Formats: sequence, structure tokens, C-alpha cells
Amino acid sequence: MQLNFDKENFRSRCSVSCALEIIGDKWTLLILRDSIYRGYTTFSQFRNSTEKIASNILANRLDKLVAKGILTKTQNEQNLLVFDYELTKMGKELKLVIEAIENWSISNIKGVNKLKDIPKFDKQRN
Amino acid sequence: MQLNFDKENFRSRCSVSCALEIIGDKWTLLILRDSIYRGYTTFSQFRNSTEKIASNILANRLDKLVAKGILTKTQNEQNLLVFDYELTKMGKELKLVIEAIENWSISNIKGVNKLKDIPKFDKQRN
DNA sequence: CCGGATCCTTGTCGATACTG
DNA sequence: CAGTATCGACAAGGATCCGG
Repeated sequence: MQLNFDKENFRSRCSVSCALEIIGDKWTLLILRDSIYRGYTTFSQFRNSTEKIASNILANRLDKLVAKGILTKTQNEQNLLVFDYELTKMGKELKLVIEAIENWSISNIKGVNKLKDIPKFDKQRN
Repeated sequence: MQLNFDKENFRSRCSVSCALEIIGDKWTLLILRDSIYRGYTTFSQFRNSTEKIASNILANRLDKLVAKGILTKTQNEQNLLVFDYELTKMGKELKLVIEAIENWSISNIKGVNKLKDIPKFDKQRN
């Protein structure tokens, strides 16, 4: 699956600008970080993540990511109350973007934690 | 020069989260795109760029980027009314982030323009 | 418990007009 | 030219509530 410029009414045709309209907000890349690097799939995993996103914002961002084809939403087979949000091919490819951001961060901000040093799941859950 | 986690009061110590608090808003990466890929340096060059940022937002973002050490601000020697905003080493290193975003965009959004295909300066200016 | 929805307050955006 | 001032609209964020 692929997005199409003509169906999205972006504000400009610039590749960077279009991508930022999809992933360039305060929370979306953090959700994707959790999905890609920590393996989170459920609403409450994302909600309880480090930066404490509000549930209404989270629901909104998950919806948008599903609508854009970056995540899929499926009912969990073990627990029917739970939905799993999982990366599509498009979503997995964003790993390179997050990697680039992390590399810049590590080089230029003293004292930050690397993603690989963070436990898959925060202590207070599960 | 380098930023320091302990002096910035970021909301978490995650490398990605910290970086996003600096560059992860709707406009900042577009300003940096213009600086890195188009060689823009002045307020009006940035203001007249493709996506038409409002002048108050632009002023705010330029101030923040200067404060964080990503751009420098110096008075132009030819025209003393003009200031030049130029990339520091930290700023130049963000090219890799923008590149990663562009690569993702080109792979996943049909019909976007590549940065190298965009003229250095938009027609209506200068 | 789980995945939201709703309400409400505060903050930010963005357009326009204006100033030194 | 490089910003400020103002103001309405909208989004963020926090708290709480709710159906399954």
C-alpha cells in the first residue's frame, strides 16, 4: 500500500512537508517509537508509556495512523477487549527516521538515554 | 557546542523524545529544510517559502533555533537591515534526519517532489 | 480491567494589521 | 526588512466517566 499525493490534499508537494503532515506532530513519532522499539501494541501500553500521553490524544493519533496505513488495528484473539495496533510495511520503514533522530540526539544532547537501553516495557505495567 | 539534558528540563530522558522537543513541531523541520537544502538565510526567504509560514510563528521558531544552538544570527554586512540565520554544526547534522524523512516519503507517498528537484529560490522572490 | 468518549480549561496556532 | 500586537479559532492536556 502507498499513499497518494492527489488524494491527501497536503499543503505542498514537497516530500518532507507531506511526510511531516503525517508523522510530524508532537506525539506520533513517540507512539511509533513505542511500536517499533518496544513492541507495544495495545492502547494501555501506549498510554502508560514514558511521556504519559492523554488518552483522547492517543486515540486520535492511533486512528490517524490506522487511516494512513501506518498501523493496522485488529482484535486480540486471547482477550477480545483488547485491540492490537501493529506496524505495516510503511510503518516499519519509519524506523530509519527514528534512528536518524536518535543519532542526532545522542551526538548533540549530553545525557540522553539510548533506545536500546530502555526496557521493552515500563516497570509499572503488566 | 552541545546541549545538556540537565539544563533543558525535557519531559523524559529518551533520546528521541528530547530531540523532538527541539525539532519535532510542525514548522521547525521545514525551516531547517529551507536552510539546509535551499540555502535560505533571511527572514523573508523563510517567510516566502512554499508552505507560507506566518511571520510571528517564524520569528518564534528562529528564536528557539538560535537559543538551542542550531542556527546563528548575524547582521548582514551588505544590508544592515537584514539578519542571516546560518546553520551550526548541530544544525548541519540534521540533514540526515531530513534525508531519512524524505526517503520514507518518496517510498511511500506517490507523487511528491524530491528536494533536489526544487529550485533553490522560489520564483516570486528576489 | 480495557478502550475509549466527554467535559472543560489552558495553550498554541495562524491570519492580519501594524511598527521601527 | 524584520519583526510585534492582537485576536479568534482550534488543539492540547487533564480529569473523569462509561459501556463492554
